[in-house]
Amino acid sequence: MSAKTKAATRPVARPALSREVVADRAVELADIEGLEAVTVRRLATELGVTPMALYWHFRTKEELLAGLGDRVLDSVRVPEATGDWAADLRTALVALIAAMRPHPQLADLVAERMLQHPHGRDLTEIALGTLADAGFAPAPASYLAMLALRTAIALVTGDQVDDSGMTAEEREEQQRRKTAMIRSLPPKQYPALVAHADAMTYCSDVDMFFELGVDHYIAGVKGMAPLSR
Amino acid sequence: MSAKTKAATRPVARPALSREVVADRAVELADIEGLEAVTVRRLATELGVTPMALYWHFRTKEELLAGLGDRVLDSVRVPEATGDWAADLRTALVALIAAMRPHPQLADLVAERMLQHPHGRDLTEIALGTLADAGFAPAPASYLAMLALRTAIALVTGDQVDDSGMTAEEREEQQRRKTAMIRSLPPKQYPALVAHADAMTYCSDVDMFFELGVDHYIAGVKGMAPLSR
DNA sequence: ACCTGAACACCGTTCAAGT
DNA sequence: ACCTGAACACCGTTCAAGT
Repeated sequence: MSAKTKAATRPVARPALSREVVADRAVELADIEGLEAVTVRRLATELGVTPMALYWHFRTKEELLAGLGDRVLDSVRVPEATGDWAADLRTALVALIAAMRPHPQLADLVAERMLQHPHGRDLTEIALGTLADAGFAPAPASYLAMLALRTAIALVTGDQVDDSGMTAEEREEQQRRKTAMIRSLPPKQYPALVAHADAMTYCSDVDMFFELGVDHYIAGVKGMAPLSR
Repeated sequence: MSAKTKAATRPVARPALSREVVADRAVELADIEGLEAVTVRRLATELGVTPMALYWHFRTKEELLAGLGDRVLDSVRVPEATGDWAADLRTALVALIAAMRPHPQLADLVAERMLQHPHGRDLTEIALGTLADAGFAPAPASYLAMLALRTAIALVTGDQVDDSGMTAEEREEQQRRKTAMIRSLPPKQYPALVAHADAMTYCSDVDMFFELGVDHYIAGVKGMAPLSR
């Protein structure tokens, strides 16, 4: 509209490509339309650039996806230690979940970057340290640390298997079909399932769901801890 | 070789396509080369047939993948109930893990077919029933049942993020690099992590790993159960 | 009923070339 | 240093046609 055709180096249209700019746009795309929408070509047009331009900043698509996982880990706020192993283990798990929660589509990518990223290493250090404090030997401690990671993924992934790129009506419609399907089962054969038709479909309180997941994890660790008494 | 050019309806070469034959070949392919090797075109050549031939038996690739999940659930041996809720919950989880274990690549597909498949419904019924017996309200019972499913996935998936289509040497090489990377971290900053370098990389006893996962899940449920005293 | 053939709109990626 | 253009070998899928 204005007369400035040769304004500042970069107008608003294209904000100078970089690893971060590309990764952020990809995260946005994944959040809105799902991870399968994140293709090299789609991302390029989204950024107003040729597909090959992205290959200057990332060697392969795999490296790009790793960048998405890193972007989530960047947002982790690593908690301070208090000395109470159970409490510290819990807050570490909560911190991971908090970071992953806005980006459920990227959960699996985060898992793969855990030991490559400073924040991921910090959380792992806390997990292994607290588990060692609880009396676990190296092998079970490692297993339980990995299980914490998978628990976080399970929780943020939720049961909404893939509601990405789905309107509110479509999701409702899908939920209605699910309850209807469960309710139509023979009650003699599936009494509990039929009775839980609503609970299995609608997550009434998401925060409670997350808390329950964390509680369960910690309770399980406490129940197995050699030094829990 | 023999003179029979018009022998039986189908020689050995092509064993008459069907949903099951296609699905089984796809499962085989996924086990050996990974799920990403399962493409319509690759599967078709594998079966000595045109890509479009598969579309007679499956409407879309999505339906084909669902078929793979079903194939795994077919192999589930649904356990009998004993009346002891904790024991029954455990054997149900163990049964699911046993079926998924030979096909780690298909774990996520199994999750999506859980309520569509008779065996999946049976296991879910057991989980919800035992959790209700333990005193859990519908919402937490549903959450914990879902968590059991995700626990099974976490365990069979393991830490071998993707060792599909990988020779033994390649895997060893990768593991060596992983321990080396962890050990090269500053021990002041990551004492526990460095100390667990081996345990985090090599899974010395896979069975113990699975047992620990199941133990943890059950311990967590017991720790939270309203009726557990 | 079951499968083929040609075509379409997509992928990730290489390689040589532009500025 | 950063990006374009053309090309290659792959995808899933539609649609009309063969037997």
